[in-house]
Amino acid sequence: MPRQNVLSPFPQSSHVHARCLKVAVGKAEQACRTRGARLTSLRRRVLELVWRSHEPVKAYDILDRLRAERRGAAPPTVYRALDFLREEGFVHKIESLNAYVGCGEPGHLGSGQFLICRHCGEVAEIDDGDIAALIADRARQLGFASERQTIEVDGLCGDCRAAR
Amino acid sequence: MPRQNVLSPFPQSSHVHARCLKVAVGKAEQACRTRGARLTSLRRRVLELVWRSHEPVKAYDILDRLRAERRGAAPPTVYRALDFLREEGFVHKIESLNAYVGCGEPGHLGSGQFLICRHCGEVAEIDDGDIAALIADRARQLGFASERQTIEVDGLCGDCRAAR
DNA sequence: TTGCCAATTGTTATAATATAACATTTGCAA
DNA sequence: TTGCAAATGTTATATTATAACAATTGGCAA
Ligand SMILES: [Zn+2]
Ligand SMILES: [Zn+2]
Ligand SMILES: [Zn+2]
Ligand SMILES: [Zn+2]
Repeated sequence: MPRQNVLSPFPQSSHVHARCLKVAVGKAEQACRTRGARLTSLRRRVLELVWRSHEPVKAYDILDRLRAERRGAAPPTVYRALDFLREEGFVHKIESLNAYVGCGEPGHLGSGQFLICRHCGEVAEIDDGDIAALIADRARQLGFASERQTIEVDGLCGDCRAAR
Repeated sequence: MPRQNVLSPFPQSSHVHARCLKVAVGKAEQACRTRGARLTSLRRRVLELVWRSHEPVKAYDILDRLRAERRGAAPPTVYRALDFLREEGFVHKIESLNAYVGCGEPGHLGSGQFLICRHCGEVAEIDDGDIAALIADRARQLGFASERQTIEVDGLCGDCRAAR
């Protein structure tokens, strides 16, 4: 039986996204309380901007929106907030896109595996223990000790496949 | 039984790297003859520079070396050559490093899985069908059709682990 | 409370990575 | 041999990210 955990599914097109955002921010607040980390208003705002949709967001798009709200926002403003959010596990970087996406299970350690739809641009995150274990196992056969895995899968999500 | 194919192993520290380079260029030449692609002197030279070692190489490091040999080398010179070499499957990009590494089995379609040693910086490439199949399978359970997989594993290679 | 310290944020500048756009040259073939 | 497409040259600019130092904030010990 697969140890598959869907952290962020591909959402229904009809879904109420405001709920996604609210849940994500709420979980981040809770995690910060538990850990003694500080979810400042800037960091919370950047987290909200990452969660504007289920598509990965570019750092400079976040910056553009921040600038409309805060005088003096600059690249370090955004990158430092993203650094914090990534360290806490609230946000992940999609390396193949140089873009950032919210984590549906904030604070679970390590990142999972990302499914990236090349048509609609949305991303789902899963955390499949079998995948991680198989990769670590095969690496170990070569004497390699796996510490961090970057797994990004490009393809077509169910909705986009059906719409063909 | 695992369908594991080691495309580029972690080399012995004592190995004769000139041979790696020669083999890689030779295979690329052969593949180009077969396909009717043109391995021009510029493209060949960039391939050699990527193969200076088993560590991923930055585009601008290649550019610096090219400039010492060719007047007028500029970023597009390097990026266009890298585009060609990647399309032909002679070189892969390591997304998590923004760097490029030679493929040990030039022309095998698609890229495999990369093991990146955080200590010595060297990279091994494997092409494990079980890993690819498991990921495609788990994605499909969510309705997602996998087309391309980016798999980069950070950790410690055998030599570096032993040297601790 | 007050003043101190570390964390956070502001600010300016620059580094690092990559592409656009158009001109010129090259290699091949009709 | 001349005409065309591919390759390369050239200049400029876009995109992504970090360095370095100053100012502010927020909690906490005296
Ligand atoms: Zn949503
Ligand atoms: Zn889609
Ligand atoms: Zn070698
Ligand atoms: Zn190593």
